[in-house]
Formats: sequence, structure tokens, C-alpha cells
Amino acid sequence: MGPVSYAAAVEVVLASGPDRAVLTVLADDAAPAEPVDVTAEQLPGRVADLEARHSPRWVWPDTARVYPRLLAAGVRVGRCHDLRLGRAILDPTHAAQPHEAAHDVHQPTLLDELTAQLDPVEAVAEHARQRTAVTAAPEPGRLRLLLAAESAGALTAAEMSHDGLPWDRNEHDRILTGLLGPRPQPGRRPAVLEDLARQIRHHLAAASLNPDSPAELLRALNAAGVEVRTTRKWELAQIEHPAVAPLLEYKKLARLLSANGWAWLDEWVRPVAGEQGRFHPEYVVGGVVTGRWATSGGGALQLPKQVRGAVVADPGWRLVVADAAQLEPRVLAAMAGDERMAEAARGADLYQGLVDQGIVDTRAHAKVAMLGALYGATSGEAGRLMPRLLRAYPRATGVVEDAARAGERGETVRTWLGRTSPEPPLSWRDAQHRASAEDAGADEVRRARQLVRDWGRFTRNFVVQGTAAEWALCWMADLRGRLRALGGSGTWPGPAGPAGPIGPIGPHLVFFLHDEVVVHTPEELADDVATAVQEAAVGAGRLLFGTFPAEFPLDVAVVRSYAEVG
DNA sequence: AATGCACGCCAC
DNA sequence: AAACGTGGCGTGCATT
Repeated sequence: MGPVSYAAAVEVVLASGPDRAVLTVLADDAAPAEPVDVTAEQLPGRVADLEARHSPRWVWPDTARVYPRLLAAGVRVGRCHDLRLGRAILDPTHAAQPHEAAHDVHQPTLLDELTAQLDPVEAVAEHARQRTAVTAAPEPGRLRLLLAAESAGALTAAEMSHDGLPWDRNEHDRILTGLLGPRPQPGRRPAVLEDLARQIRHHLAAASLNPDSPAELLRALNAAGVEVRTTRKWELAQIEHPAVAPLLEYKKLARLLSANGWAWLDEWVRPVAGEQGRFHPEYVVGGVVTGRWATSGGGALQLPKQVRGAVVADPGWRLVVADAAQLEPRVLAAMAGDERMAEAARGADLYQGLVDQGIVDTRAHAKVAMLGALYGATSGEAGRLMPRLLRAYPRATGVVEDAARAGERGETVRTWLGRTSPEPPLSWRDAQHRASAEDAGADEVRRARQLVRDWGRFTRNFVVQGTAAEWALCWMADLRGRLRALGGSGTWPGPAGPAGPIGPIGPHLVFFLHDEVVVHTPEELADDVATAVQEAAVGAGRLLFGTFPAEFPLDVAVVRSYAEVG
């Protein structure tokens, strides 16, 4: 078989045959070309060749299964359409779960993993079905953008997982040792924790107390006359007792040790060279109902501020850290077309803007009120302040109030680009049904009302959190393109290379968390990267909201260590 | 010994 | 100060 050559190729469907990968080239205004079989060994080279000559959109069943293999072979692509993610958005109730094929009875072969076991004819047909579904949708343009952004996210996620977050293992050890004392033998408490435990036992007169056991701790506290119902830190913090201070300190440090201690470092940070390592979380694109990413492995969704000092750029490199300021309220103003709230958001600090418009008296109140509106607060300070927003910004708050009412009725809601919220579970409908029966008990009625309010808060937040996730996807996709233009698509020699860190030779994304990105870049390009991050944010705002005057300011920092931020 | 759940805390 | 959305995950403890 000679090299594939199609002047007008725009899309290549990658699927699996009986013992081969199958490439089907779809050219503009032409029937699908004859499928081309390639072996697993040939595939990366063939993909690289087509990518270099045609920059096609790769259409494949599951980026999370296909792309890591290509990345391992040193091959990167510009764009793709992920059929699994596309199906999940277009048909949420019938979407396949990720990695479904992994549960097949037979052992997956390398080719299975490369192509996720979707027959080429079926893959082409599914692709056509998805295109048709988009065209028939009420807002095809928005949906097309969402699918493109989701797939770009899938590429970015795989690349970030592959490249890893730069991690200084010695610095992490210094942080731990400074707070906990030297690394103890396995199964032993570090010295500082042991000392705190001794103090706690002394003050509670409980000689054998294990402070790690909530049940024992609660009993010991009550026996010592401390009237708490739980051992949560906020409840303990209100108590005046000599045991409280060491106990709170113990909880903080015990958490650090168990979540991001030496065991975590051993398990999750892969050594690269010298002190340098890489943390390789797995991002799960679309893993959250709202469209946010989830992660699995190493707790990447919750890297505590305490250990961020261990995130350190390689020598001669920098981290460009950027986060979108008050993203969700800004997204709400834009999707609602609320000019007055957008005006309050004109400056760098939206919350101060609310104060300046006379809605609330302090920035802290503005934040509490706004988050209360987004989350559906009903009590406390947030519940008291939120009505002011209803009066001041009826359009913006109307969007979340309407979403809440729809959820309370058991209806689905949609994000700006068209991601649909899930249906309430059957148990929810059952509860409503039972509560409306004539012989319904008071408990049943109360419980059903509770469930109604809960689901309303979910759909309320869904529209904003989901649209913010869409903005972030577009931001990242735009940024990825700009970084590639700055030289981020080449890689070091690879695993077989003689020395030096393995990874992209130019600026590349290394971390993403809802409204924040980190780029690892050669020092001399850091300013260009900072500019690219800003331009990408402007681009994302335009993509989603066109000419509506919404601003999405960023906090951007060029640093050696993640701890220098915030 | 393996599994599932509740708790509690971290992140945005 | 606590209740007000989305998650991951380690630990203790009960169940199987």
C-alpha cells in the first residue's frame, strides 16, 4: 500500500478492522474514499504523515484511548472529533460510558486500544449521524462550537496527562519535613503529629485516644465536657478548650500527610532527572455532569495550597499561571445579556463593581450575595443579601431563578452552548408521586419538597457552572492553538533519547482546573505566553457571546513556583 | 480479607 | 458563622 494522498482531505476517520487499524479519508464534497488498513506499528507514522501534509480533523471513537498511544510514539495532532464525547452531548441519556470496551470479555489487543473497537463503517455512519443531529438542533452553531471545544479539550487533556506537571521532589520533601518532621517509618506517625496527639490526649484525659478516629474523638470530647455533635473543624473552632488548638493543628497536618505526603509523592510523581519529576493526573473530559472536567488519580482536583511550592518549572523554564477572575458571575451576566451587571463587571473586580453600583455595602457582602444566587442560598447572610441582586439585576438573576424553577418541575435545562442537564432520577419522581397521593404522610411530603428544592439548586447551578466550563474549554482550545504556533508541538527525543527531560520543546499546557491554567514555557517565551493567554480569553468571550460587552479579565503571573501565585 | 458507606476536608 | 453548587479521596468502621 502506497502513501495516502488526497489533496482535499479534511477529515480522517480512524477505526478498527479485524486485525488492523482502518483510516477512512473524507474529502470535501466526495464520497468516503476507500478505507486504508494499517498495522499498529504503522499507525503513528501514518498519522504523523497525514497530519503533516493535510492537518485533517481526526474522527475517532475515544480520544482518551487512542491519543495516549500516539503521544507515546511522539505524534501530536491539531484537531479531532471525539465520537464518544459528541454522542454524550447530543444524546445524553444513551451515551456510552468512557472505556466501555475495556469491559469486554476478551483481552483487548493493542489495536483495540488504538481504535476502541468501532467498526470503520459504523464510525463513518456515527459521524454522519452526529453531523445530522447538529444541523437539526435549534442552535446548530452553538452546538458545533461545543462539540469542537469538547474534542479540543480531549486532545489537551491527553497531552497534559502525557506531559505531566513539573514537580520538584526535594522541595516537596522540604515542605513535608518542615511541617511534620522527618519522614517516619511506614505506619508510624511523624514526630510533630505524635507530639500533638500527646497534647490532645493530655487535655482530654484520654490516654489511649486515637485522634484519627472520629468516633473515639467524639466520645473523648464529650467525656471531657466538650459539647460538640461532630468533630468537624468549624464546630471545634467555636469551642474554648485547651484541646482544641492542638486538635485543629493535628487535623490539618494529618490531612496533609495522608493526602499529599511522602506516600503520595512516591506513587504519583514520576522522577525525570535529578530533583525534577512530573505529576501525571488523568483528566476525565466531560466527567462532571455540568461539563467540567473530573480527574482520577492523585487528587489533581484538590492540590492543596500547602504543597504548591513543589510545582516548580524546569531550569531555564517558567510557569505562566492564569486564572479567570469571578468567571461564573461574568458568564451569568453575559448569557443573560444583563447590561447593568456587565457594567458592574467592567473592572477587574466584579464584586467591587457591585459595591460601586450601591447594591451592597462591602465587597465581602457582594461575594456572599453573588455566590448565594449561583448556589441557591436561602438562609443566613447569603439568604438575606441575595434579594438585593434580584432587584438590581433582574435579567441575570432571572436566568438562574428560571433554571431553578424548571428543575423543581423536573424539567431539564441547557447551558449556553447546549449541554443538557440530566433528568431527575426515578427515585425523585417516585417521591413526588407518593407525596401527591391522598394518603401521603407528612414525612413523605416534607421529603418530596426537600428533593424538589435540592434539584432546583442543581439545575440553577448547572446553567452557570456548565456555561463557565464552556468558556474555559474555548479559552484553553484557543490557547492551545497559540502555544503550538509559538513552537509547542515538537518533543524531545523521547524515551529512547540519551538524556534530559522528556517533553515538548516549546510552551505547553501542564495544568487545568475549572477556571485556571498553567503553562510550562522556556523563560524567553514567557511574556509571549502571557500575552497569548490574555488573547485567548478575549477570543473565548467573543466565541461564546459575540459582541456582548462581557469582559473576562485574568490574573496572570510568570513564576518559577506555583506557590508564588495568589 | 474484601467491599461499601459515612465522615471529613481539599479544590474551584 | 453555616448552608448553598460541582467534584476526589483517605480513613475508620461495619458488613459480607
